[in-house]
Amino acid sequence: MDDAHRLQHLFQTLGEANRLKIIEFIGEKERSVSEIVEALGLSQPLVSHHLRILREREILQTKRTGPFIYYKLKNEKLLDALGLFLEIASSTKSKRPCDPMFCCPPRWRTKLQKKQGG
Amino acid sequence: MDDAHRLQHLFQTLGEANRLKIIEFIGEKERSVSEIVEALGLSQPLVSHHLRILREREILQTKRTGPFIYYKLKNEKLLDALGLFLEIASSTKSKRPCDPMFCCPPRWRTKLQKKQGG
DNA sequence: GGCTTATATAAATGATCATTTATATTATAG
DNA sequence: CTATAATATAAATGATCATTTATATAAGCC
Repeated sequence: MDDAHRLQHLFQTLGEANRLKIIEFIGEKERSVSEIVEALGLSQPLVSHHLRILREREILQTKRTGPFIYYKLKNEKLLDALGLFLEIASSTKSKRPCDPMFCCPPRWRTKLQKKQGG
Repeated sequence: MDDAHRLQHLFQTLGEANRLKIIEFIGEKERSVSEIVEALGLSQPLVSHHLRILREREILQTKRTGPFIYYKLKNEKLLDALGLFLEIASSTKSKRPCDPMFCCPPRWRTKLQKKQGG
């Protein structure tokens, strides 16, 4: 697999809003499936589906504790890289160089989307 | 559009090997459509299709010179950001921390894929 | 005007994939 | 072993999208 296909694969994995929200939520600290389900308001099978993809692509890794399965980031650098792309994404497609409310505090951002629950 | 969807949009745009190759080729210097067609060995309508997407997403911008239309990068930072992700993509899914042959010389890489023509 | 080159658009097609609904697995408690 | 909670898997469905084939626009030249 050449560079272009490696990048394609990674970007396809990241090119899904729910997966990005999962990554952001897990970025803070490791989380169980049910925590993610509740935090994002998605169905449990859907979350499991995305978690499987993120695990298979080696973005996340798992740890079992009793009946719970905890997911955490495998590569911390990912958060910084996402922050960098958020800058680019914010300058692109809108004129602002970088949304002051969202652009890259310490680690990417503390919350990807504030107003999802309502 | 919240952050997650902004990133989703950008990553979907970048999640296509041919578009990545186009970006990399154009990254060196601005190129006409026919130059891209020849360099990548793709059909002209296919290249135009991808160029349109990259233009609409404001990754590329155009300049007409006679019958030729030249495409160039709109944001130079993109190349550096791609280089960063190539590191992550290379550590993920294979054990190497970073492929010595491919990983981030001056600007991302001079050639995304070496051996595409044969 | 017609002819050629460069690029763009449109319709058709097949593949990929996110989501839902339903069911299976795994672990703990009694 | 039965019941319940946590998580995973499978089948079905609809939408999105890359690619091809065919055609249209636009510029330069005679």
